[in-house]
Amino acid sequence: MKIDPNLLRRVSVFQNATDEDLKLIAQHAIERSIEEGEFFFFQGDPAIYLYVLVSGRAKLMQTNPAGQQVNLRTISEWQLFGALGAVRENATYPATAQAMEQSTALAMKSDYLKELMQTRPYLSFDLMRLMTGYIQEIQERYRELATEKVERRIARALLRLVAQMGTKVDGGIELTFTRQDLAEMSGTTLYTVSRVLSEWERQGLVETGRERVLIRNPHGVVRIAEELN
Amino acid sequence: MKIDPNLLRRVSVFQNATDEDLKLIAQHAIERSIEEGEFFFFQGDPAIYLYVLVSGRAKLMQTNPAGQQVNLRTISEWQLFGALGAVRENATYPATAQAMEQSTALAMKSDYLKELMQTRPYLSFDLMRLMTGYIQEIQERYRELATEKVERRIARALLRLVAQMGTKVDGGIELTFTRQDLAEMSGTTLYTVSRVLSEWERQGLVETGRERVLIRNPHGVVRIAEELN
DNA sequence: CCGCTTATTTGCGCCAGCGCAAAGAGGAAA
DNA sequence: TTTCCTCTTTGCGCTGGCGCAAATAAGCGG
Repeated sequence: MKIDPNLLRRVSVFQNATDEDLKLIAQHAIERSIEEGEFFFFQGDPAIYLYVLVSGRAKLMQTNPAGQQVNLRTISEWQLFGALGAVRENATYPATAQAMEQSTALAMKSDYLKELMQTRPYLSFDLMRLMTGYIQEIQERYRELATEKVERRIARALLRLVAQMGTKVDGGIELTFTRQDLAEMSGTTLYTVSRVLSEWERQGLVETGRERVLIRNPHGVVRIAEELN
Repeated sequence: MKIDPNLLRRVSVFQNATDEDLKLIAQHAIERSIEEGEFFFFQGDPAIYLYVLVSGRAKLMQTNPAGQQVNLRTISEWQLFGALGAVRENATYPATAQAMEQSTALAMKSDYLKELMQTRPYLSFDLMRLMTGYIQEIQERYRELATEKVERRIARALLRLVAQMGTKVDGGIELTFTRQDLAEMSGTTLYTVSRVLSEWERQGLVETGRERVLIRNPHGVVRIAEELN
């Protein structure tokens, strides 16, 4: 056995699983290591495996024919990804998963999860709960993109990142990513992100550095994200 | 009993249900009629019921605090909507459902579907399949909105509508909706939609009228939607 | 400590698309 | 037929944000 089944309970979809189930899952999973910048899978590949990120950080993204890309979601430890294939027959991944740092993940055959779900309603439920969460988030982001100005979208992307992977340090909350990443998350360009962050820095809201943003005044960022006008 | 259970098999989520199940579902459903412009439910309401549209047409939309809205999806006959609440406890609808014409729908308690799913894995599966479909579509639209120019987005929205509710007539494919609707579907304004359609009309691709677009040259629209540049 | 690579900033010019305003058109009801 | 309401078109001016290009800065490896 390669992994402690108890650790698997941190995965939201497995939170209600029995110890027995977790053991089965652990037995059917293999570990996969991916270097920074490399890929777990590409959009369009047959969705044979689903993954649980064990360490590192990854992003799910979509690319258009011209090569521009948008970031759908960033994945942190103990999150499930690539699971849509567990539902449809002969599914392909609808997005590309790329490691943002050296990462390891557990890979499990989609078919096996499907098999488990046949007799374990709670698994289906928890997976559905995850899916509805995605749907809501992406719908909200869609609306944002369609109706909100760039500055607010950047503020919101920042706040989402804070919730997901911000680390408290003295003087604020720290985040680690490039301007390009943030641009892909908010549907804009790295130039605009850079300009906006510079302006915020002038106002004392944040402090910026290479692949790093320190949020000095979270409340100020929330104000930009929420305020009418 | 208010509805023929056999009709329910047209609902994708019920396609694998047994006759027995369909009967149960029919028994637990009540019919609700909604006038054009009125609402099935609002974003934020407790998601107590889920609906199957029996006749008419509706749209699911999101509104931002300032009142601007985006159209997430249009619902045609025998489609399920408002079902996200069947999964989470105490869920609220993440979107507003408005009738685009006088419509009737079957309403069923979310809790009842949840109960059924406990012992009928195929139901969970079919619902998940529906959800993954939504996720994929909205993700794709999100990417479009972030990376594609307005003209192409309008072309794509048009093609989605064709697939969903286009009617073949002599001389092309006809669609029924306002410029405003199409604007909300492609993340732009009614002015821009109007200008683009006028231009297409000049090129002989379409013929436009009040609440009506006749697509004369579908292939031409596809070209705009797909072509690199 | 140096040189290389990769990330970031910022000036500058530009244009796609927005949105107001006003005029036109089509339907429906009276 | 006339009126009214809603939908649509289009001129006009404006501006938010894009994206090139060039300078700067920050690691990283040797």
